[in-house]
Amino acid sequence: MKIIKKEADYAVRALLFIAAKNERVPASAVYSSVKAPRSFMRKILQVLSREKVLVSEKGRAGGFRLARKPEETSLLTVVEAFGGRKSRGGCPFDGRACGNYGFCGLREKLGEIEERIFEKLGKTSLKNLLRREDEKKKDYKDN
Amino acid sequence: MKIIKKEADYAVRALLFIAAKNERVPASAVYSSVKAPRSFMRKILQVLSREKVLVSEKGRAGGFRLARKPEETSLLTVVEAFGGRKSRGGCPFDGRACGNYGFCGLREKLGEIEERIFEKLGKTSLKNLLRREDEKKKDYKDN
DNA sequence: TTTAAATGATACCATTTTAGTATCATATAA
DNA sequence: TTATATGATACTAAAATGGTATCATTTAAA
Ligand code: FES
Ligand code: FES
Repeated sequence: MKIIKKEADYAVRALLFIAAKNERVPASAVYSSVKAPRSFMRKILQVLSREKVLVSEKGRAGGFRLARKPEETSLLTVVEAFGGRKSRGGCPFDGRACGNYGFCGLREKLGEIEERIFEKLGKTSLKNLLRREDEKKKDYKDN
Repeated sequence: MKIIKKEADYAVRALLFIAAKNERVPASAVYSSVKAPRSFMRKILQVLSREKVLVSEKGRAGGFRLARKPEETSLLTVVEAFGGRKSRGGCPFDGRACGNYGFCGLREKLGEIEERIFEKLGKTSLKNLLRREDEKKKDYKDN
């Protein structure tokens, strides 16, 4: 299992785009801005909607908006929405295959590393990312 | 790209096995102990050999031994031998697709996380793993 | 000097995962 | 009533991973 799939990635960029505007945005606007394939992006938005990261409204003049403030949605939420964070515990064999299970130092170590990753992802919010990008753009102008 | 493939994993267990004995070990001994498929494990050992993690001797009574002391081979070395650590810089699109490249907060964040992972892997040696397992086994006996 | 036991190189196939497409149903405002 | 949305879902394509099989070469011992 990849930790970050392309889906999750498109998802983040879509969320950032939606966060920047703060009105309902139709899928069409999203995929033309984020440059993701139309159908793929539609599916992604639907997932985010099901997972309560986005709120959708149907019908003409419908579209998507953030369900929460940008500081309240983390990368971890997004990654998990797309099935990241399986295979927990660090053992790539799911406990099978390495006869050594109970004493397996590798498993333990990898487990620790995984934890770190999820921790980091959990602490990074959409707001963080937006802020970062703004700062960089600002720095750029200042030069 | 998965960070840790099954290949890398079998590799680590194979290395631990070889480290524990300290004489030349033939592939056959390795795959019966580690319980990996015969051909697959042979291929893995060959890679480790090419990458100078193992040293091999051909011919009857040949086999593999560690090229360095167990404290001098890190998990990172092994992971890299099997093609982990591609897609550097955190951008899952390789810089394409996210029009935003220069200002991309996501890329930056993911890059940081990657760095951490590699750092941890780099700091974990075969010796570390061996020690861990020994300690656990000892604890177990003590109870 | 032949043979058995080993690694080296490589090409190939199978399975699983990820990426992407297409279609139809339903809702809703103009 | 029609144009523009999303919802659900089934399907296909491409890529990555996991695994197999074969043949060549080396080496020690019978
Ligand atoms: S690798 Fe899974 S228990 Fe050791
Ligand atoms: S995700 Fe690649 S540059 Fe933004």
